Amino acid sequence: MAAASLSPRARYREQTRAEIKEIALRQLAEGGTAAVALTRIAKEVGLSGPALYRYFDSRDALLTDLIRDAYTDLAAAVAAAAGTLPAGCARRTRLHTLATAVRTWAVAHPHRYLLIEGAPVPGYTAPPDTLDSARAVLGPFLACFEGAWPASAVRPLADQMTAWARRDSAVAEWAGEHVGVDSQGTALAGAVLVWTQLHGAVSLEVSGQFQGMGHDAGTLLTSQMDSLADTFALD
Amino acid sequence: MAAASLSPRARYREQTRAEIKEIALRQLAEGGTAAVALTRIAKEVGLSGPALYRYFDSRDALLTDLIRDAYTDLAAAVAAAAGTLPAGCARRTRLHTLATAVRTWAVAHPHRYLLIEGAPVPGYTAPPDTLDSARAVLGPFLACFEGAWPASAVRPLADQMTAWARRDSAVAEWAGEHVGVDSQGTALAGAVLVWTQLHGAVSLEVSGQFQGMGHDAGTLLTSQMDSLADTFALD
DNA sequence: TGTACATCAGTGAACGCGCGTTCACTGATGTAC
DNA sequence: TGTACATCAGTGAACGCGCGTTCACTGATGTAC
Repeated sequence: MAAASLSPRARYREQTRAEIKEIALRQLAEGGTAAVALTRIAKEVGLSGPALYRYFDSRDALLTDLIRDAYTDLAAAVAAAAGTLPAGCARRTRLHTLATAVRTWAVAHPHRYLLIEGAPVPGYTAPPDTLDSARAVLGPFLACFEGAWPASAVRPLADQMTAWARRDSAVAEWAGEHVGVDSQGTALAGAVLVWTQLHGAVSLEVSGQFQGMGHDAGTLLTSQMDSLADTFALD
Repeated sequence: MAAASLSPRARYREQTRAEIKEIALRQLAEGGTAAVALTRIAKEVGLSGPALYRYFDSRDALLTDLIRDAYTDLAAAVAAAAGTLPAGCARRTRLHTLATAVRTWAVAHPHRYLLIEGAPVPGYTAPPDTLDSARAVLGPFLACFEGAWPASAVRPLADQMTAWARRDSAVAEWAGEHVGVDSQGTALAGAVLVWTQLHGAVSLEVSGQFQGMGHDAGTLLTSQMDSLADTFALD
């Protein structure tokens, strides 16, 4: 942080912005997106309503900021987990570690997880760079599938992904950052399977739908990732 | 339907109730739960606001009805698909058929799917019988795992489920309706895996998050169910 | 160091909106004898 | 078949609420000379 280089006024400004976001997040946690209300935020910060417009252009701008923050936060959590892994770490271990990182983050910030991975906020159009953000989260997972050998069940999916990478150079480039050329289709298939299963498990857990069921959400996730590792013949 | 046995007045009443729900569903589709507004519904039916209270006690009562309907509809779709299967049908085929039925229904009614399986509506407390409804949807899946042989990856989960069935007699009874005693833990584990993966795939598809990705959602689901069938060594 | 000016944070009043819900009431439809 | 009454559908006015956002304005903080 270059906070020290900011003028006092700018620093105070950032501080107030942060406080506004913090309260918005609390409202989000308490009542969902619909409960994020500028009027009530203002009251809580000790400002009058219109003053908020010095800090955010509109309610949508505030939401956009929250979404962006959530994406970068989650991506950072995944990257941090990837960073702790030893160099030649088993791909199966890597998969478990990264998946657990996502789940841990989501459980710690359920409302923020639902904000980015849940149903789209009605009437709100996401900024175009959310696609990049999603890729930042998923990217580290690609390396889990370097040189993997997909079972026949998932081969149709892998074929589609190979064709996709051939068609869309942006995707190929992104995949290329994490995995060798020969593994791109397989890795993309693996990533989308991870994403889907992870999202299923985490979103159900986070929205409380496992309540009253006789299993541990952690065990469920472990089982799924283990199965996936089997399916791709990971070491 | 015993509609003919109803008095004209009662029949008209049911008709209006249905019309109200229909409009509510359209609003739900257009702007999510928050967009369901009694005032605007009334205007569309050609009634005055307060008149709606002749048909529904409150906005929450209306939402509850929509949720209940969605559950029974989805359960009926699954049951219907199960009904088309030949008697000694391969369990793998059954799994694919039932999963496809859920996906087809969800794609046809995306907002209704999100209403029951998405994030909880803030400030709304679901009626207690939704648990039964969820079981009605998932029940037919249990039979897919009769006599299945789980791979080691999912065995911890199956063990938890076995313990659960032993602990909770209501669950054991429910499972017993679909599967033999020896297969209960395995089948419950299979069902929760199906549920989780199906929800992941369907909810991401339905909320448009696969847009711009180079795979077909149907292929993804097929791959997942095939993998699951492999994991449980289904025929 | 002091002065003149520009920038910025914040205010209070106001706008218009749609919401869920209550209330006292009217008129039509059914029911009992 | 006719009459008296109960039930029900629907109305218009009103309540109180909180919302996002605009506007003209004040006072404090920074900047240039």
